[in-house]
Amino acid sequence: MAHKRDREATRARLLECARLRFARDGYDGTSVRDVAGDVGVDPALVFRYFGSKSGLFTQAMAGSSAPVVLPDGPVEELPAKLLHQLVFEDWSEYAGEHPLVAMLRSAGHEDTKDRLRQQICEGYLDVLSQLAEGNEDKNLRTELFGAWLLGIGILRTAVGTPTLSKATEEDLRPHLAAVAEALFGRPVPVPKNG
Amino acid sequence: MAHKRDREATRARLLECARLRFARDGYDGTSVRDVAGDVGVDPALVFRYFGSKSGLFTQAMAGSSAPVVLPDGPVEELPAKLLHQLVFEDWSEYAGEHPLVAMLRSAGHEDTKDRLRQQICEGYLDVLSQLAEGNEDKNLRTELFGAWLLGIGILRTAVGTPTLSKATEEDLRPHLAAVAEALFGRPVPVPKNG
DNA sequence: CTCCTAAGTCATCGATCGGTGACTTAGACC
DNA sequence: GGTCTAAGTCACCGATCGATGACTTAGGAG
Repeated sequence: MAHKRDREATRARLLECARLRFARDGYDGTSVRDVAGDVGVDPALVFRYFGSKSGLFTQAMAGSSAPVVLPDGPVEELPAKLLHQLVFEDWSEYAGEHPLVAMLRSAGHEDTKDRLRQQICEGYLDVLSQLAEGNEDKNLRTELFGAWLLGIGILRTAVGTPTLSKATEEDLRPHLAAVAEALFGRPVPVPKNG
Repeated sequence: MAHKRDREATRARLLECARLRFARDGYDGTSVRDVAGDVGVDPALVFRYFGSKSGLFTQAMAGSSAPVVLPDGPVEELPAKLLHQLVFEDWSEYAGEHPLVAMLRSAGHEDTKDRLRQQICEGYLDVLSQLAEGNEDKNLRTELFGAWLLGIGILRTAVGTPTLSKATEEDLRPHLAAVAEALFGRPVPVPKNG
């Protein structure tokens, strides 16, 4: 037998497969039977553990989405770090897209929208806002820069724009520096090697 | 009776209601019965006119999405015009979102992705690329600016970020100029009043 | 070995979906 | 008014979905 009867292990495997399915196919495109089938378990078990499909979605995406870079280094390196994390990290576990980009597919459900906003605000904008310190409209500048990073991720993975899809991190680096300086009003050195 | 028997008129009303539904609820969240119900017609009529739900979607989104600003004025005013059109135009007909932002909800279907890419490239990036003329990596700069505009639209409507949601066109104007100049390497005057 | 609890399964329900084909009816034309 | 065509309707199919409750079985404790 492949697996012993271990509630927590089965729960964890369900969450992992659910995460992948929801990211790749969206909320509506994923059925409870799909997820249970991936794990090799009866669909009814999902409802025993998570109450509903919605509960499965909430818990799957909640445990997934906090890979936020820690503001450990100098603040000037934050844009490059966030760009790398949001766009160039290996998100193969989530079907090649950053979870936040993937979650846009499942928007429309109001709780998904709320979760998205919360994760973007607390996970990214709060960190980025250090860069805007000292400017009069700090929050707006921060969100505008966040919008840029998110837009880059979307054009690359969800839309598949020709040039940006093939661009490397090196290609984006000089423009990242230029835009960051334009928005934050101070030079933002970009490290040469990630 | 509210309406006479007019094939073309009924067809047009179906397309209009389908556009709204698909934009607001996404492809999966919209049923043929919903659209037919809005028009006050039998669902079977949809299949008689459009063959399938997919055909309805294609024709509804195709007829909708070409409100591309004409490059009639000076090229320097293009960023402001596109920002206005993409973000601040009245898209109440599409549930308050630009159709392209709304179409992201229905991504996952490969033809939707293709249509998105085509419309963004031909409708927006081609126009914007005039601004990048003379730069070495013209296409990349153009797509990066397009990514920014798209990201702003998404953060405003789909995510609902606090500051950007309430920002006016006037608030964004100076930052638009700064980023455009940073990306395109030349001053981009922003008109004072839209 | 026995028993008992919890992990997991089975059968099934009710609703909804996209889609099809036979049918009905409105309305222009003679 | 009668008739013929096309616009629109009706009844229904097969599949799939989320969800429920009764059931079975694995496996440690005694």
